Amino acid sequence: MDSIGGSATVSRQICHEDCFSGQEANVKVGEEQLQDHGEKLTSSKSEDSSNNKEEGVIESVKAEMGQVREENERLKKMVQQMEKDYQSLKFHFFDLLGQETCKKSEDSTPSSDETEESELVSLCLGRTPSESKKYEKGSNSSRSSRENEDLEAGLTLGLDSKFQMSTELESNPSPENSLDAKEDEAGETWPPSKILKRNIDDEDAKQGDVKRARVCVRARCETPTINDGCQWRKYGQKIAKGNPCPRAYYRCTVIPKCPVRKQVQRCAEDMSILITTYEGIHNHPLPVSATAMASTTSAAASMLLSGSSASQPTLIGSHASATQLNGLSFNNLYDSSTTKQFYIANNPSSPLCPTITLDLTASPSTASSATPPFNWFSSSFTSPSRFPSTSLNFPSPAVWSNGYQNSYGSSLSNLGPYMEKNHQQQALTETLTKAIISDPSFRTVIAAAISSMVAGNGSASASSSQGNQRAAENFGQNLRLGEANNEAVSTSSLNLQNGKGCAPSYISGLSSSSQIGLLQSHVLPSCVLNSASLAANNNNKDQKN
DNA sequence: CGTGTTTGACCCGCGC
DNA sequence: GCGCGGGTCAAACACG
Repeated sequence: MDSIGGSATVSRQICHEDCFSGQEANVKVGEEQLQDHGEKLTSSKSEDSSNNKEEGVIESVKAEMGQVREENERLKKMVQQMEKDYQSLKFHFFDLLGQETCKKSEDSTPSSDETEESELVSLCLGRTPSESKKYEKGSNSSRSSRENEDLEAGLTLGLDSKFQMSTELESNPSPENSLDAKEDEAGETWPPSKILKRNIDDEDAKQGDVKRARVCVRARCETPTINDGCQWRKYGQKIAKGNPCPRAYYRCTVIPKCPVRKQVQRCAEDMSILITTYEGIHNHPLPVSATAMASTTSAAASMLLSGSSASQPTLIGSHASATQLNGLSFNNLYDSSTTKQFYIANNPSSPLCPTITLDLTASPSTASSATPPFNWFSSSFTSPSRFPSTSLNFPSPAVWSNGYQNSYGSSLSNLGPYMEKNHQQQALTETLTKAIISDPSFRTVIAAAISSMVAGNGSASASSSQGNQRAAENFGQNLRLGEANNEAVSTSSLNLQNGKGCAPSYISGLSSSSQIGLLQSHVLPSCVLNSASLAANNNNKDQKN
């Protein structure tokens, strides 16, 4: 009877679609066991037919069996009904999505208030600032309709996360960002406000007067370019003022009209540092190996957005870290014994076009700040600067990029920038984040689970670079390390560079489990972030380097 | 021959 | 208006 009750219990579970078949199986198993039980009872009856008392028991058991059978039938029907409801809801959901898309494409009027926009911005990655601009200015465009669509979807992801600038951000350009200014003067970053208006790709043309954000990745890399998993074609090279090293211009060639471009330049002061700046949203499915950088830059972009919300420092808590760092990916492809830092800064030459710098070159010593977790933003947000230079140190290279790929049903691969992230996932993110923050044991469990997954799958990365397996293993190690010791965040085990080039694609070898993806994209950042520290002051130091 | 790179010319925005 | 600097174009070239 226990088994029957067990199956009934399982049948009552309301879970994912995958559960339904299992539930039905349980129901069937329960019935079989029920029959076996009845046969045994019948045989026992034949053996001892003289015992009337037992007969009574048997009768009662039979009656009970009948009831249980009815219950089983009822539960089976419930399961079937639930399955139908699920399918119906699923279709309805996608139908609504489709309707919403059509509706928004017709109604591109920027009726949404700025508060709403800001809210949406904070939840979405990979947005083009131009679209935000359109909201503000009330211009109509097909892009804005797509933007709305993206907003519905909740998340877009570009290799170089273009994203909307918040109104606040655009209306209050900071002329005071000295750090980025220095970089610009040195020609180390990609300042190009001018490029914005020169981008005449089909998509960009639709975007009109584009003010877009970029993500600049500083990494120690011996190879000419970072192997970010995408396919690039060099279309130009320039000697930038202040930097003897030529600046190379690359264009994504995965599909002919992909608007994504990147600039690659060596740091003038440290030739080992490669500065790669991404711009644009892929309008095609990304190779799995490319999702790493996509996530990284998206996360960086989201960080920039968080920086734009400086007036709301309370955002920068667990919630913000979970939401805005969603999918954050700091890959071990670069210099590894380092911490990862973000510089969130506007470009003085282009106040409306902020650039976030993901600095993967900082020395470990600079990261050993005693700054408590979740305090990274404190100094930067108290800065008078509109776009204060902000750094984030991350103790371990996370491999959450696949989280996008996996947790969202490969929507990244299928939809590219139009990746979907629903509110449930956001809620899940917050919930998990809170749980992680509040419960160290939970962190431990998550860390152990993921590290074991990563380590277990590292060898499967046939399509990735040589360091992938090692990266995965290191990741797992460092996840644990970060869990165990918040300060020992930068270790030699993070070093993936090993002189063989910079390839984040090791992520591609990870498990395709959606659970892993969720953990990678939502949980891991929180895990690591919680053990991370921020040395805001180091930021300036690194920027000057 | 197809694909990718090189490189000088050109365009454009910005500052003076 | 002019010059400067950054970004892009496209012909020439290299390579497999």
